[in-house]
Amino acid sequence: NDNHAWWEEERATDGSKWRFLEHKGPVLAPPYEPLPGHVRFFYDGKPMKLSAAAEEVATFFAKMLDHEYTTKDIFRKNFYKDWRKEMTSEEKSKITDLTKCNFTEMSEYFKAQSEARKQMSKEEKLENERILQEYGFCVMDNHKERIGNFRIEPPGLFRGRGDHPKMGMLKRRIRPEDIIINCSKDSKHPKPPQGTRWKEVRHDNKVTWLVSWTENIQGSIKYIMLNPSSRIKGEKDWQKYETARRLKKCVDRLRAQYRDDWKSKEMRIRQRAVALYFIDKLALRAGNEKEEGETADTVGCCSLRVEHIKLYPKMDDQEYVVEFDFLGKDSIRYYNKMPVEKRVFKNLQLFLENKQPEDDLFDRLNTSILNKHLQELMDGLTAKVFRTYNASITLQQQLKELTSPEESIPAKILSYNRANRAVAILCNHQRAPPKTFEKSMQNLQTKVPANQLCVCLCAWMMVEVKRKAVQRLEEQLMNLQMQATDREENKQIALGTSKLNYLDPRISVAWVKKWDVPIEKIYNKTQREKFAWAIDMAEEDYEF
DNA sequence: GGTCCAACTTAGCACATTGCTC
DNA sequence: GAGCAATGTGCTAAGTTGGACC
Repeated sequence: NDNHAWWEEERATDGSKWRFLEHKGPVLAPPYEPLPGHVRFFYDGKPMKLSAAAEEVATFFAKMLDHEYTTKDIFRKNFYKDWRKEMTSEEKSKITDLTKCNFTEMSEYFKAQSEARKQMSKEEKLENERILQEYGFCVMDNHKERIGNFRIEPPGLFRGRGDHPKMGMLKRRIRPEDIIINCSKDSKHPKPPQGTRWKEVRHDNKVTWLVSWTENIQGSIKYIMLNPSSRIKGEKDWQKYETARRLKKCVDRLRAQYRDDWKSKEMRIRQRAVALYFIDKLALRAGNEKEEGETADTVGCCSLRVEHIKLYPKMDDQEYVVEFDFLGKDSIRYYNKMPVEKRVFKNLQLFLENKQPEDDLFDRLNTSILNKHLQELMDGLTAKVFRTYNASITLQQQLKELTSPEESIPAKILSYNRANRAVAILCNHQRAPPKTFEKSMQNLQTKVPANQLCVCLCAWMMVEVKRKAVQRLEEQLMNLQMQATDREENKQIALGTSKLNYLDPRISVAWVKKWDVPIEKIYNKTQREKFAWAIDMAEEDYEF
């Protein structure tokens, strides 16, 4: 039974994550297939046959030729360095300049290949389905569960986000000998491919992963874990929202506490209190320190530097304004101007004294200190709980404020999306405006007047006879107007992330039940699977 | 307290699929 | 039923957290 109600079962209390775990292991990346003879690589204008190893890495570059990445200096430098490591000594001496390398025939070949694949996708689809059925599920404690990512990441060129110092480096192929399998002792262990062995097979039920390997770019560990619909992920998700609800109960006390701490005579306590205020008010992330040169230069609250904020004693008609401008997770820019209380402002001025732009704003604070403090204030409290709490409470408040009983379903959905949007803005979940945005907006706009005309005409022509038809058109028009508004407001905002990770799904389920909105309008199939527990248990009177 | 590492959540983007319009 | 925009899914990078060890 794969859609069991795990939320009605008992939870283990001994820290074990499962009692039985059986799976088929990962799907390895397909082996490299050398290029057909007619697809050539040119060096300095002349065709050159590459060794298999060098050719494979060259194909990775060729596949990205259309991407802006391949024009970037760091990308090219890193790629070239790693590519040389795969060359024979002969190739090494011959190929001395990346600008003399011509990958266009390879690139064209791959484009043609992917075109061809689109045509014959039927058999391939069937094959994919077979692989999914064989490798995409596991058995964990009496239940068949969907696995999240059962394919090992194929080799290729690393693409970091933002200004990443390692972009272009070769992400090497993972062999069975690199892979650790985790399953229960009494299960049928997954078999490595003929003639190979796993690095290790272990039986650790204190963790949730099925497969792991170490990646060569950052040296970090990658995992195969279960799908969000699984018991093990769902329970954790549920727990996360329960922790946020406990914060709700004591947040007033905590806020009073950190406001009081702004006055502390100890610098470290004042810094901690101001940082916490930012985390609470602006939903900033904790901000761990990062190793320089290993990743893009991004920051969160605790790692903010002097150069990331500006203080304005007066700005327009406001006093004590702080301007934030920094790159956060995924190198997404955070820009905001916020008036703060005088005491916070004075503290910030103090923190900035005698510092260089590249110095830490909170030099007596880090995430570990902050989280230890939070733990003392409330069991299970960490910096990220504030994001969850503020996101969920905002959704609940906004839904209450924006929904009016008499409006139509499309209008209700617009209200829901607006509430969701308020959260996405709070959490700074941005996106680049879609490439086709202007055009699709125009399409929608031209449809609206046409429809309006239609409604008038119909109303005039068929006053009594076809009231129903007129009504339908009116509804259609309303629908289009709602869609247009929604889309315009959503131009640079990504709703998905908050919906999936920050909003207690029971708030949405309760709202849907209260106003008789079909759940499908709010959650698609995948989301309904992930939030099955909430859909089942939340009633219309649920309070976050 | 500081460093390192494992394990897990959160994130945007690329690509695939669906569904709407002509 | 072709073409294209909208929506959904997969991928994997980039965070947070806590515990071990010193």
